[in-house]
Amino acid sequence: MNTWKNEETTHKIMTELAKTVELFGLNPVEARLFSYLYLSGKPLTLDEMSEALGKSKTSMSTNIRSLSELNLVTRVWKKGVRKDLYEANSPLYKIFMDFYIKKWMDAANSQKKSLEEIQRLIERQQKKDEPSTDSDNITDRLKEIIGFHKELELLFKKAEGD
Amino acid sequence: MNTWKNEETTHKIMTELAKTVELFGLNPVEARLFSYLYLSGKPLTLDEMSEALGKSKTSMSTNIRSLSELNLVTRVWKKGVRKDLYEANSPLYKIFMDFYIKKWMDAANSQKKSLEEIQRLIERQQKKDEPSTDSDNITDRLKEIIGFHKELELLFKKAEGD
DNA sequence: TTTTTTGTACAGTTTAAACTGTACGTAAAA
DNA sequence: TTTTACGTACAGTTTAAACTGTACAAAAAA
Repeated sequence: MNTWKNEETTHKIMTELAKTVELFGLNPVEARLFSYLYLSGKPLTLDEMSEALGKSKTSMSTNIRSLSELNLVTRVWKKGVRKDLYEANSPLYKIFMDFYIKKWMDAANSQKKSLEEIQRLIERQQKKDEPSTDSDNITDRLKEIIGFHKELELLFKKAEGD
Repeated sequence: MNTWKNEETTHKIMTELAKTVELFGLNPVEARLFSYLYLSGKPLTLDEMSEALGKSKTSMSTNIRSLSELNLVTRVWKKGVRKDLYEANSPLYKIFMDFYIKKWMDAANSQKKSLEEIQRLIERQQKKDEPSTDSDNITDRLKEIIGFHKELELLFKKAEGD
């Protein structure tokens, strides 16, 4: 019986994977929770997660919900089991890309819209006032910033198509 | 004189740009500081930044240092000016991609190495013991995780080449 | 030289995030 | 039905991050 050895190994791998997962913007507990779930390779209960990570059941409940909303884990039913079961989605690359690209596209698009709205306001204002050199500087910058957002959208759109 | 109007506009744009900048992993003050610097379009002193963001000079000092280490801003000399001057680097897309890709590549590579080291340890162990079904499960997962890291490296390598 | 100015190290404080235990609503089991 | 088990809302606490004022070293100005 070398279960202790597997636990130790699992823990090591979990720690490394969690570091990468954190780069996607997940907090440390979410990252470790997902990693542990993925390594387990089977659905787990809140109590099992709580035990494994050494955190409260409440913490598991809230963090698993976050993961679920990001489509990184799925709730699963198993006949005869009363407790909620969750398992990690897969494959890793696909699920993280889907979530990450959506996150970026939504954000970049939202900010771009706001910026374009500001741009419209400035244009409308400049028709009334005489154009000032000072605000020209800002409109130039604004154009650049909007262009930046367009480039970001393009980048992620490209990544989206594998 | 419509300086107040420009200040208001600058502030609005700064807020939007900062939201995007935060996605790159910068904290809120770093993000706003960079955005303000970029919009100013000229080198600024710590006092000016402090005044503009309503934060202490100490805070500006530490945050501008972070931005500098990420190659997002540059210290600049101007004859006759005693105070330190910093200006935002450009163009936006390039400087953020450079920094972001490096961050991901370094991290992904580091974690991949650790994981491969764990993989070697397991292999060495399995030669001694008889192979157990239990650890086979883990080695499979481990392989997938390492593959995941390779895919991430590829993705960013591709993004690196514009 | 002495005085003044500037950036930042550090300590202490404030603010926000993370975390947990208790309590309760809901649903299964008895 | 009553009883038991479960997930989570909420309040209070702990922990960590963010922030600032003071003090001081370094360098410019006088």
